[in-house]
Amino acid sequence: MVNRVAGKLDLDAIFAALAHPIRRAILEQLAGGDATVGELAKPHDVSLPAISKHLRVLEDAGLLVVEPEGRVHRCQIDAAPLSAAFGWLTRYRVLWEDRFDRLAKHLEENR
Amino acid sequence: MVNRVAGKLDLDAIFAALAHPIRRAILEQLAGGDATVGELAKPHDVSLPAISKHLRVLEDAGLLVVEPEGRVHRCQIDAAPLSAAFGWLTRYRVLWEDRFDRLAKHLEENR
DNA sequence: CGTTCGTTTAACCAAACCGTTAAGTATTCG
DNA sequence: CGAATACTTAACGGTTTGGTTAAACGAACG
Repeated sequence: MVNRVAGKLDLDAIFAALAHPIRRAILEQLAGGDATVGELAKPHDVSLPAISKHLRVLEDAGLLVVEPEGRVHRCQIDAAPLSAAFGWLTRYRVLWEDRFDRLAKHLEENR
Repeated sequence: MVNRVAGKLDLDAIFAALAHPIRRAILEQLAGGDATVGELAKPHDVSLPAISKHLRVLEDAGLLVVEPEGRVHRCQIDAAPLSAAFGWLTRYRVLWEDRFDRLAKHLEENR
């Protein structure tokens, strides 16, 4: 039900979109509320066209929705596709929690 | 301490490593137990050098540990870096879960 | 109207990605 | 020893990524 909206469920595009620090920062900013392209560009030391391309990547991954309002383009996060990435990672959670368990046991035994 | 080998936990490298289906399949196979390079290559219709490169990407992301045993290279998953990706995604979980899910979880945790 | 503002598109470039084939390096076996 | 096995490295090529500057576009403003 959660993923019904997401549509494609393309893990390649989602993980690739998350692999760039500027794009992750954009998502973090959008998590705090909608923003215009200019507002999203301000924190970063790259040109506006560069930001425009990053936004396109996020949009293609389904993580971003853009609606023009006059001459401003208002950007909104769509976190739904992230649930697919989250779900994929969840299957490995036991593998790294096992490390924590062993660490906890080790600390327990040696305190 | 979890990332003792990687030194720096690099979300860029981790997400980029997960952005290719062959590399995700390799991790899935390794989740079922250690394997040699040849065993990891078998399911995929690409050359052995291609697999070798994918393994290098996973190794650089800290997700793979390789130890030579004679002429075979035994590969082992290290899922610890995945916890960083998981942690990043977790901050967005509330955005894709609807309010009923959140309510249910809240009730579950507090009963 | 012309100009400014917000943003995208076009054209270009260097670097990285992803695959290939051919050659090289160890290790094991007959 | 020599040959086979298990890989890696080298060299190449097409495509993608991530950035730039310059130009174009539509909306708002004087």
